[in-house]
Amino acid sequence: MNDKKILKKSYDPDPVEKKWADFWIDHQLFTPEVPSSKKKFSMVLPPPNVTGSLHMGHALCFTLPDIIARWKRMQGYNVLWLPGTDHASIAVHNVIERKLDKEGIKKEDIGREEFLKIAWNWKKKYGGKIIHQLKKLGFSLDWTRERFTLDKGFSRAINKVFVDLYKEKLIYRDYYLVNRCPKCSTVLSDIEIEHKEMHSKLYYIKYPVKDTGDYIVVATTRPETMLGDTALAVHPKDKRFKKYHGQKAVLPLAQREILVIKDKSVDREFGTGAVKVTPAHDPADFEMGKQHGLEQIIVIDGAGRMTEAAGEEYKGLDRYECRELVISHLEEQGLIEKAEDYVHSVGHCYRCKTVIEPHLSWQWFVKIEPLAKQAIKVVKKGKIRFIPANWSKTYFEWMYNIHDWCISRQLWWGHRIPAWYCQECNHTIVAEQAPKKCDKCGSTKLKQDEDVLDTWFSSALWPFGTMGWPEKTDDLNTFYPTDLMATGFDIIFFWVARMIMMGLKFMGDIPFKEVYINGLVRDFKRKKMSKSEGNIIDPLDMIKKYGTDALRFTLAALAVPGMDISLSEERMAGYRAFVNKIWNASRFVLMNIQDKIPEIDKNEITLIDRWIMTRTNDIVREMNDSLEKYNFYEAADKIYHFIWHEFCDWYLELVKPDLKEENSSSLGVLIKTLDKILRLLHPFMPFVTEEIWQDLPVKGEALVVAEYPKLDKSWEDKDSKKLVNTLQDIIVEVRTIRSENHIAPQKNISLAIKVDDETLRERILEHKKYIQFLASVKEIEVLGQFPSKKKLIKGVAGNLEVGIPVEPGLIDFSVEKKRLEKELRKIKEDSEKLQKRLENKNFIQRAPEKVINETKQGLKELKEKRTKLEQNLKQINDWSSEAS
RNA sequence: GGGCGGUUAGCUCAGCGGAAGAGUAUCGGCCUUACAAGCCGGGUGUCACUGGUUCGAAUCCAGUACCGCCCACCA
Repeated sequence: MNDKKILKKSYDPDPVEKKWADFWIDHQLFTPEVPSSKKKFSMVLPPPNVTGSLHMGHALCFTLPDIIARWKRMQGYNVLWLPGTDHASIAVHNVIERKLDKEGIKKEDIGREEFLKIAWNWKKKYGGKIIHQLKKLGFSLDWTRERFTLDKGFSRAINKVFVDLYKEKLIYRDYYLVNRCPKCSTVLSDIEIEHKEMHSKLYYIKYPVKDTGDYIVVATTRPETMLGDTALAVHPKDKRFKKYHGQKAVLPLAQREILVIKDKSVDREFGTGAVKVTPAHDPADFEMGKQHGLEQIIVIDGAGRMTEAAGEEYKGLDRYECRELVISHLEEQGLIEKAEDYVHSVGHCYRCKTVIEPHLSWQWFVKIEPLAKQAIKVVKKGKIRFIPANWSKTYFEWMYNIHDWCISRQLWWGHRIPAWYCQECNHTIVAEQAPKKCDKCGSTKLKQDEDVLDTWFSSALWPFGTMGWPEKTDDLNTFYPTDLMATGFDIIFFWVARMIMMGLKFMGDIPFKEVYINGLVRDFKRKKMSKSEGNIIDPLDMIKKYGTDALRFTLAALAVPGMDISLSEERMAGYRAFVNKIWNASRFVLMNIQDKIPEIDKNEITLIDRWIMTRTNDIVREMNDSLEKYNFYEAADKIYHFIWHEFCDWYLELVKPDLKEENSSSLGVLIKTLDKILRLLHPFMPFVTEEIWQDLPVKGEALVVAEYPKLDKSWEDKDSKKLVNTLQDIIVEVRTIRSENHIAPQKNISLAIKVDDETLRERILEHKKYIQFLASVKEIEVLGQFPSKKKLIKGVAGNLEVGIPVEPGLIDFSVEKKRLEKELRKIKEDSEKLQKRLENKNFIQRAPEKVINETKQGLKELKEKRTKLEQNLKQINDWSSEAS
């Protein structure tokens, strides 16, 4: 025995994880070959924000593709999984501004240059945190190719994309009503707005009609915007207001005259049927204003404060303060008819949750429709497949109703827009490099656009930007398009759709072939995790408590496609125990290792060995099938059950008597099976499997690059499965009888087995040592008929019976009686069901023959068992009355 | 307003046309030299409700109820 190789008694994840995470990276086992003759499999990592710390969503979203990457790598693919981070404009701004704020500094005080210096320093210092965590978790990423969305190469790519799209008129600048977050002080695109239900008031305000003494009453939730009203609108066919068409109303407070216009978009049912029109502060009104050539008066600025145009009394006020003041002024003048409680949905900033302010300003947009069209096509045609397929519906829904994408942001941290404005002639120059002079008037007084691009604009280029585009690189050649994109449903619009559009536009090809959409990770109680609820489960805490392998396995086992997953701590503890189980099973194997390991000779090995080789082969097939379909939970469940309840519970126990024998051949199979199991499990539990595997007498640099088991058709030994199942039935039946009759485990009993078939009788006899060992039985007789004289407690196991001799005083007949009666009751119910079915003419006529035969066979077996049980019960009754 | 999920054992969830499963919890018995983070054995369900299709429905269809998401210029 080799003492050195015996593992410690219990598994300690932490040092093991550190060791192998470093080893894999140091040996560049996750770096693919370029060029390579191997088939490639590539993915890019959804880049986490530099501001971020690893959360459970990451853990899930990275564990699943890591399982696939490891599986493919072991299958011999040339695997690239490319990592990196996202510069996250707004998030970084928020962090740094908060920091400056503490020192009483505003970003404007220090200026753009200084601010960017701080941002870069900050990125250097803290941006590495998440990278460090990813490395620690051992995701099989190629760190030699790590990228950042704000690195130099990316800037080149961004500028080229911007210029090309501009030239094609797919990027344009426009004066438009956009969403602005007053707190983040930037505009946002439509999908960065979260709509939330809010309880507020609907105010009915009287607008006097000029020279009549009449009033037109309008309903609004935002009285403060009335200062910017430039019309009243009614539906053209609304008789109630016909008399006012073309009349003028006097705007209260401002005392401006505004026209009453007709517009079909007015809903006659809502409020009073008349609406106030504020083109500069409401999207619907903006459109209406354009139609009717209305003036756009900006009364609220980008910070949510009232402008000068709002009037002397209001300027400088916050929009909500102004609302209160406007209401009180109107009330004083008796112009508020009423105020109703009102629930409606209001747009909030997805970053800071501040209520969005519609804001009229010059911004850059992507004309999205032409790009969306192509992106719809490739999904329609099946070139890109969503998993689960349902998500393509959501994707189409959005793509068909897509709006132009506002891409400029009033921020500093990000890719600055490559547009310059001539200070002399106002000409706009869009170019990849800073121009020296205006190409229209020749002036050198040029000023670059102050804004940066939406962070998602750069993320959209991620699949090819990371591989060196616009250069024609080997990586692009080898790895684009990628094979799989695994991500959350929340960024299908933000990211997935845009990558598809940009990939098609600039690479002329899809960025990935499949999109796996994982669910949301919920807490132990199925609640959404949120900071305010305080129910965040930190993956790093879980790792500390249970180890990375257990966390990974839990996530995989719960990852049913299309479903949110609810973390269960019990389950995780269960998988922690599973890790330990594997550890100890391996200990057992290693303890038995000898200098010479016998070759596996198919004709020589035992029944048990044939059986486990066959079963392992079954699992190989099932694992590959499940992973092929991204059914992580199914694969996890299968391997778990196989390892614990077949390999450990049965095989290791069955093999023990064999190992004791001289010249046992079982050791070879034992090691081979463990080896295969570790390979099968490795993508799910990389650390513990690598640790054990390295101690096995098998060749190879590391398990990460060892071959994944393939189906071996020469191991389809049905005979061994059948016979071992019979032995298991016998053992379980004996154990049940023992347990129910409280026959102590230490108590040696003898056993009679009644088998009709003579061949089977011999075969059972041949393998009786297993029964002796696992059912703690001393002597075994295998007979055609039970001896009539002996008193036996009998049990039915499959189509044979077992009998344990009754020793006087040892058996409580009533217990045994109860057991049999219960079993009989069940059998009666079942057989009645089957009987009924078979009596149904329609069933016989219409059901497939196979089903009918199965039913008949089932009924026959139940009947036989029933007869046996009834006899046994009768006997027990007899003995029972004899005894009393 | 439109769309999408869910409702199965106490709990967390599989199963998605052939007759109810797993983990965990629970009950009984075991420190059997790989493992007490363990071993052996047991019990557990009107598969949300109402109809329909079918020889057969947890599974397919229609509707109802209750949860949960996403989308929408609800002034």
